[in-house]
Amino acid sequence: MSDGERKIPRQKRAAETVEIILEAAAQLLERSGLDGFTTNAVAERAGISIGTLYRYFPNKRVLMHALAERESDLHGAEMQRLLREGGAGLAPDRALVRAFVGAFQGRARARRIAMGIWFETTPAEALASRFDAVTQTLNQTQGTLEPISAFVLTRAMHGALRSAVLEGVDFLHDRAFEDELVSLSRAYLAQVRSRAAAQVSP
Amino acid sequence: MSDGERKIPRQKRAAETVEIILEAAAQLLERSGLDGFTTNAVAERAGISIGTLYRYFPNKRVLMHALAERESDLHGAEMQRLLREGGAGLAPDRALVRAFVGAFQGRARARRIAMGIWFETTPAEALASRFDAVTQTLNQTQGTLEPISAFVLTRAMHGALRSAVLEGVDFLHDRAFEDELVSLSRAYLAQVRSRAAAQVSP
Amino acid sequence: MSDGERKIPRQKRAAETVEIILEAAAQLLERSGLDGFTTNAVAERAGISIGTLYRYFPNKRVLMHALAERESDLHGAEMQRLLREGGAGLAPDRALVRAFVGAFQGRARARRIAMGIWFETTPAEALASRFDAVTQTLNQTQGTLEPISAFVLTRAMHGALRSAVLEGVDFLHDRAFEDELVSLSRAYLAQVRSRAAAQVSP
Amino acid sequence: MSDGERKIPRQKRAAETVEIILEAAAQLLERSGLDGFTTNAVAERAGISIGTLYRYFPNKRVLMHALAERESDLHGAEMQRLLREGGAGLAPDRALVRAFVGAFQGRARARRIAMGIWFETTPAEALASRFDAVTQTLNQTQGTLEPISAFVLTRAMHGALRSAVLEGVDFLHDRAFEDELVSLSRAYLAQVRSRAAAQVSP
DNA sequence: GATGAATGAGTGTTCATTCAT
DNA sequence: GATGAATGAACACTCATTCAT
Repeated sequence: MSDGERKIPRQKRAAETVEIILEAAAQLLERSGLDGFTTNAVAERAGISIGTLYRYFPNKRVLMHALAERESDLHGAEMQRLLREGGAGLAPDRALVRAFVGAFQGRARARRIAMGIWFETTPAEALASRFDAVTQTLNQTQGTLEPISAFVLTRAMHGALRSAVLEGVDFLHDRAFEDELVSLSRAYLAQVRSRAAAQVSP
Repeated sequence: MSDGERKIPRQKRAAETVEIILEAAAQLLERSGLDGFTTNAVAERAGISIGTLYRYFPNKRVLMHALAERESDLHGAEMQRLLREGGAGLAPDRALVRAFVGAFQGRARARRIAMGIWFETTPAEALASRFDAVTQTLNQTQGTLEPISAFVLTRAMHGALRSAVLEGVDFLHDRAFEDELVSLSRAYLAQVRSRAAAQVSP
Repeated sequence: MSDGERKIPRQKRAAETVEIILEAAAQLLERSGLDGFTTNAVAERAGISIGTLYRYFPNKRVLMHALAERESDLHGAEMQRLLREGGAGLAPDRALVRAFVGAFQGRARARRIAMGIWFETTPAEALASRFDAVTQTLNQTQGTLEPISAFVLTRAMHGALRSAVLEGVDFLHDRAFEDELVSLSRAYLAQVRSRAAAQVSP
Repeated sequence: MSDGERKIPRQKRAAETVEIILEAAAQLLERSGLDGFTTNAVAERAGISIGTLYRYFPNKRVLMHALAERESDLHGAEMQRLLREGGAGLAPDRALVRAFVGAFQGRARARRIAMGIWFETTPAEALASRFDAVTQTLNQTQGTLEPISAFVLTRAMHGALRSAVLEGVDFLHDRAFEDELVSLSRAYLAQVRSRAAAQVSP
């Protein structure tokens, strides 16, 4: 009756279970869409009982939010890694573009739906925080930017990439596309830096 | 008093009913979110019977799609109008920015959710067509752009604006924000035009 | 404005409309089964408005009953005709068999379903009256039979034929089958007539 | 106290639940007709939740079919029992008649409606198989019959009894009626056996 | 007398959630 | 701590029926 060795990995076990559930949920979303995405189906695919699922997620909404967080495009952690790893030997702006592209890869359908859930689930104020890591990197490498400028740059690039993914363009991984995004970034930053450029026509 | 004129009012009536239903749906989405968005609730708010709703929309999915289309950010027609009206006396790029801003006004929550539905509902290929009008205007005013350049510019600006709306930033209607977007557009276009700018660091 | 000639065929017109409706209903039953059998669908197929249908049948139940009556296997009138026409030059019992077979032809599915409706719709006592014409003919040709004997003979033959139709046997129109039924009838009648045959083992 | 014995009660439990549901369905059919026969009503009368009902029957159609099977006149098992038990000390043909009569007892309305459902639900080919047990018994006791003869005899007797039940005749359980049916059977079999009887008039 | 748009009660069915084992 | 049978509120959708035109 000694279950001594069962007690140690308690937390690790729990984390693994959560991971299994979320992975099952993501797969289900990818394959069957939002219609097949029921708590019972998730539990079954995860190979656990529905009761166990409810031990880890108090209700479906929480599960969906966790999934959206995970599948949504820019996790702080993942993004940080990409910025760090990608930066080795690359110009900072190109590293940024690559990081963005990397953040958008794989599981398109699940991502698309997760994005929808995310919009429904996440309060407006929280949406901004997803760009914090990028803005920090920008500020460190490009000199401190006006908040509005940082906002425009990050969201513009994010938007171009997001659209490329969601519209399923074929040039997503082309060098030409990457170049174009780097161009956008550089042109804008150059403009911003020379504040003389602030005279815009009516 | 011949009934020749009966058919026209009849169609007008139908169009009005559709409009009433969609308006009710949008209001419901805005106030109660996706949870309160049931066909019965929509009918009730629209002041019609559920049966009548089903005369105009064969199932909920179609209703949702129509709503997403309507509430989604860029209707061809609405956008055209903004481009035309906004263009009077403005530089084309600024007119474009204003058109985008205009397209994003009001009913933030409904819009947010509708966008989610849109992503789930709309095939990837169809997403691109929403930018056709804008791309046309760009090509007419800026000289013909490479497809990738046009793509990057339209989606970048769209992305910046979309984020501004969804994140609920307070500078959405500030002149400074508009200027920043115009800057982005001009800087990028200038860069694109001088194809010497194609040398980008590794 | 003289609709003088419209008034004359009033009743004939009505009867025709009823006929058109019932025919449409039967066709619908045959092709789409009970699921597709809605009052609106019947009206559409009949080429009249739903309102008009309700002028002739106060509700669906009545329509169904009328249809069941019509499509059910043994109309008095139709049966009479078959007995009369079929009888020319045939032995009475064979004429009877042929009349039964004739009564079972065509529109199997509609008939099958109509039979179901009939059972639900018709009070038990009324079921018997469908055999009155046959029993009369039997009594006229075979000498008066005991009520129970007449009952057994008519229902037995009816049952054998009904099953042949409903089970879709391939020998339905074979001479061998007809002979077998005639045999049944003759053997039984012979037995009945010689009331000595009434000694049956325990 | 090992849980080895848990699985058997579980299956027994399930079988009991199915039985409870079908019984409730039959009662409902008997009392309220097809109109009152809704899945929710069945569940309520069965004393279970609607969700549980759907655990055992995936949709209403399946439930109806199962009920029709059960309430329909000749279950293989029930019939077999009647043939075996009834046979003790009785002539085979009389045992057969008694078996038929027994198979038709009780719950007339439910039976009538179930029969309708059966006709709509059951493919023609499947209808025949219900007579297999009877045909076997016939072949064992009467010498092998021609298929058509076996068909005619079984369906004729079945038809006479079915009508007696559905028409609610008062002589259903009279000895005279039973005798008449036995007469029918004997007369026909005698005729069949003496193949000389094959000469039938035109 | 015909029309058919509108009605809304009612139906089958799903699925998030609970809790006894 | 896991299980999964049971629950039942809630939903999408149908269709018999009405009645203003």
